[in-house]
Amino acid sequence: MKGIRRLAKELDISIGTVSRALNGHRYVKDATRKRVLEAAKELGYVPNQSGRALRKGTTGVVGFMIETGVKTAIDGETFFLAVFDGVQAVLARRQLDLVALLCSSEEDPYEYLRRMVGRGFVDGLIISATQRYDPRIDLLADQHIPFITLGRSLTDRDHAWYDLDFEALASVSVHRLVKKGHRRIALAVQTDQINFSYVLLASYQAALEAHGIAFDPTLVLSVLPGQADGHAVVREILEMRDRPTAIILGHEAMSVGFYRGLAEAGVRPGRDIAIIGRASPHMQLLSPSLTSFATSLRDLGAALAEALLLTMPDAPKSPNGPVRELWPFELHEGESDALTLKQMQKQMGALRLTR
Amino acid sequence: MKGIRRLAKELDISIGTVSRALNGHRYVKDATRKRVLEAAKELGYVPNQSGRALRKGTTGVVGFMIETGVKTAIDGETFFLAVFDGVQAVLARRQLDLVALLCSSEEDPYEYLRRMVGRGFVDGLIISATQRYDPRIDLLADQHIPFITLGRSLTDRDHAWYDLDFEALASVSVHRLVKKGHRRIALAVQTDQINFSYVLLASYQAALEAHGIAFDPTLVLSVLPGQADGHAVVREILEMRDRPTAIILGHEAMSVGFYRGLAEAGVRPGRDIAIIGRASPHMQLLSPSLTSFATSLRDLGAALAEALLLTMPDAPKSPNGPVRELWPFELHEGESDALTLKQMQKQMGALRLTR
DNA sequence: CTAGTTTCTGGAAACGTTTACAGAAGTATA
DNA sequence: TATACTTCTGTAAACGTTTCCAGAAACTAG
Repeated sequence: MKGIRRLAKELDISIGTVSRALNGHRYVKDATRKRVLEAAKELGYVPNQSGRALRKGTTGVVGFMIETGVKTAIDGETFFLAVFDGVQAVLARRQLDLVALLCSSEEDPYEYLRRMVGRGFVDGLIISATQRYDPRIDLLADQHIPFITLGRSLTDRDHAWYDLDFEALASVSVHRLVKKGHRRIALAVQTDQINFSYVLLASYQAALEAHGIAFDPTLVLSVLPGQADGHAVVREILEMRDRPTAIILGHEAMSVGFYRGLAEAGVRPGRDIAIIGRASPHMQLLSPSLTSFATSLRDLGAALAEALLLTMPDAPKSPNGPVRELWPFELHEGESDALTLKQMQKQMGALRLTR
Repeated sequence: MKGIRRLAKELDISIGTVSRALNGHRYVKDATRKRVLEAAKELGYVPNQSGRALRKGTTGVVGFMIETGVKTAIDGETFFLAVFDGVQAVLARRQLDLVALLCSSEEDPYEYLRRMVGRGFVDGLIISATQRYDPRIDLLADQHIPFITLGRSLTDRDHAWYDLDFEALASVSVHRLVKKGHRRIALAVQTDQINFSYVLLASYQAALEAHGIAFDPTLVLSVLPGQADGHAVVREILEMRDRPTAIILGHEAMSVGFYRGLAEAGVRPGRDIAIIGRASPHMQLLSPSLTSFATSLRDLGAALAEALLLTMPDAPKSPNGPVRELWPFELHEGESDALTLKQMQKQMGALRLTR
């Protein structure tokens, strides 16, 4: 005899009562509950997931989908893992388990997801790094699976989402650089279908125009996903006839590679060129310090989880509909864009004289 | 009506036959099977995972446990994700799905695992980064869950495992450095309970003794897990009275931080100090090139999966017992240890003269 | 045509839970 | 003590599959 029956037999009690005791049903005598709990621990009994799921129609498991493989930046994973951590912490409090659905290079993400939800494997989903056009959203909406995305996409479904505030990142960066005298401001952005990239590019363009600066497509540096560090495109910049005087790095993984590339060419961030980037785990290694946009990914994860919970069946119906919010960055001022363009040019002059 | 019943009703056929048709049972008329398959696609029917799992006692899902959070190195995740990728590719061919069990900082890994297996959530498990004493192994062995570990541990269970060949890494490194004249060879190793670290340290020690070099504990540089890049300990080395002339980096994440730290102090790898490390995603950024031990993590993942499959119930019983193998590294010679100690010392001399 | 295979199908019994239902036991109120 | 609650427990019916069993149908061989 196995499972709950075994436990019931052992205690000479009905399985119904055992189940109720275990699940915190209110009408169970304290003494009984105590006996059951003790016996359960004693015998190492853990309710069978399949049986429970079958009966309840819910699994108690939430999936966090992360695409890996060539499409994602080298450092991209640490980004998602930080978010994951925050999600897990919140869900744990609600007795929900979180598993990562890592869709590797070989598998079609859409098919993978379809299989997972079709099976009834998870009660809810967090979809990270939405694509510009993301069929996964339609799939989940059609099937009425509770879900939230990290990132928007071109869809008219009104699902729950959080999105990093790249609009602000772009406009603050551009504004800041323009105020320091820069006019030729480059943007390094990853070329893939991730929606983030589109938003960033569009916002950058809008911000430039707001300052009356014509958009120059040659100043948009496309970093291939496989070379997310951006090391490769540094040369490209340095060889331009009319070099940018400032660069905005759109991806956290880019900073180390850029610094390295610049150093090799003898170009010093903050003196010879202004750089604004994103906070990354490797930032401490950068010198001079990088002016960067940071945010608590763990908190973002927690917020995602809370918002997801609101979309789940038993949640109190919120009158506002699903959460749709931009998640703010915080600017950390560093040395990499401290000087004004004028000051930089003077330095350059001084440098030339001593050579 | 839902699920298979709906399908059966639609086709005016018994649910037994539908199930058989879907599962490739041999005694189903071709015409029937075709009808069923078509109707299934038409109605978007996907077998309910819970029902199937309950009846079959197997879930078709394998878990890959990865510890994250503070205990793991910054770059550690990319390591595991590469392995994950390989595992997934192999399992997919066997119609098995892989999910990542990421145990975050807040949760006790053992409890987490216990819950997952107790529930019958997975058919098999891959446990990565085994600890020196790893209770998870006992748990899984006791419960007769098919599993394989990446890394050994101090246990007498004869479970399946692969382990990176740190013995070879240490002995080859030491041998190579000694041959170039080094006697003071430091080892940077992560201080946590991961078994890798112990093996590495022991092998390093053994290799030194094999060359008649006394083990000097001050040459063992303990890198805290939170500062996996090792940037912090570089200073420590440089300030030693009797500096090592060579360093072996035990963790892939260390190379960038070490290079950076050395550069800040004006110490050039390969000229002023010899370095041997491990291949990492950031390696391309290092100059001079790092002599490093590399291995295909994806292939390792594939091998892990194959070995795991052998431990699963339906596998052909192998006469050799569970797989227990060391996974080899491959040495890539770079510039960071190219010179002999003599040559290095000459360079130093030259350098001093020009100063 | 009969008997013996093989191929195919329907019916029903599991798998391990949760929970609706009904009734037993306890407790307060009249 | 009788009545009406509330608290507690046992029984049994789901949940959606797979698979055993038996028997029907289709062949094959005599």
